[in-house]
Amino acid sequence: MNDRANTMLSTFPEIQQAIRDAGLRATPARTAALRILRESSSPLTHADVAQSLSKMGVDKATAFRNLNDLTDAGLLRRTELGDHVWRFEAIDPDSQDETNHPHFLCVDCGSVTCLADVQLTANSRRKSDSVGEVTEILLRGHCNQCRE
Amino acid sequence: MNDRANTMLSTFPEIQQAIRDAGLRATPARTAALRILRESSSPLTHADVAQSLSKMGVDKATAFRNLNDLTDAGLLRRTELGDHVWRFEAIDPDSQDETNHPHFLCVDCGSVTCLADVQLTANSRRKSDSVGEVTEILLRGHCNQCRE
DNA sequence: GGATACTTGCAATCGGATTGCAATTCCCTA
DNA sequence: TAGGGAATTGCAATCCGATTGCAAGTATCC
Repeated sequence: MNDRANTMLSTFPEIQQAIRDAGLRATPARTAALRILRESSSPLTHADVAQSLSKMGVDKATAFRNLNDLTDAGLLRRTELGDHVWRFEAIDPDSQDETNHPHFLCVDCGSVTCLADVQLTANSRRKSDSVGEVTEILLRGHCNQCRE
Repeated sequence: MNDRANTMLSTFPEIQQAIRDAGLRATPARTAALRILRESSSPLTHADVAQSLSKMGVDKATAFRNLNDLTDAGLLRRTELGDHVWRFEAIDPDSQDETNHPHFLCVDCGSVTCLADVQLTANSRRKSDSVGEVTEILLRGHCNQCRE
């Protein structure tokens, strides 16, 4: 399903250091947000993260600000997978040059799957290159769970 | 750029009939909305259509309702291309069985291009099929105009 | 340890989308 | 082709996720 989970498991000090290296203060709310996303096997919504953080008393506005800050700092990636909701996922610090991997969004249940080895045919790549530089591929459809 | 524009050019009576056939009343606002989208070479946003219609005195709420009604009736397709905005495009009545074609969204300028002949490699298709049934492909990146 | 700039919490605000309701319009039928 | 009933519209109010201002709180650097 996902081959990136667990590759980013980091200790608390490592997470704090990553945040400091990115030029931000390692506050509890930020550290927790980044940890949640590094431990998740798929992108989480704004609301998902805010709800987790609210359990430890973090305000929704703070959660939103931190997600945006961490994104601007290059620690997270923010994407919109077609259901009008922002999702965030941690960027693997061990493979900075890794290009964005494709995602699959189930339009029925909203679940998201990260895909590693999906690419276009050479011919398709040529066609799309004539339009512009493709940086992201998104597939949508019905996941196996939702196909009864 | 786009090979679907102009293939759907319809006369006013044809558009009205299409709306009636779909089980809706052919009001001026609906007829105009469908005509605008059938004449457009790329998907238009909620706001685009609402603005066009407002010039003829149609309320924004009516425009939104009609876009949703026409979508539910199967005359339009509603997609979210990653910039948090709904877009609508007319479904070609002459090729009902045509699967959704891929889109390219420029993340810089927001322009959308319809792509006809883009597909995944056989291997990629196999991988994505193991996750679910893919019904839509979306590419994002920087269009040629925006690459300086 | 203390100063300072960054963060947070809270409440207010924002803007796109949606909804309730009365007035209007479309369409079917007689 | 006129009339009735249901669908549709306009307007204003509302909803809801996201954002912002500001004072209080806190992480970091010295």
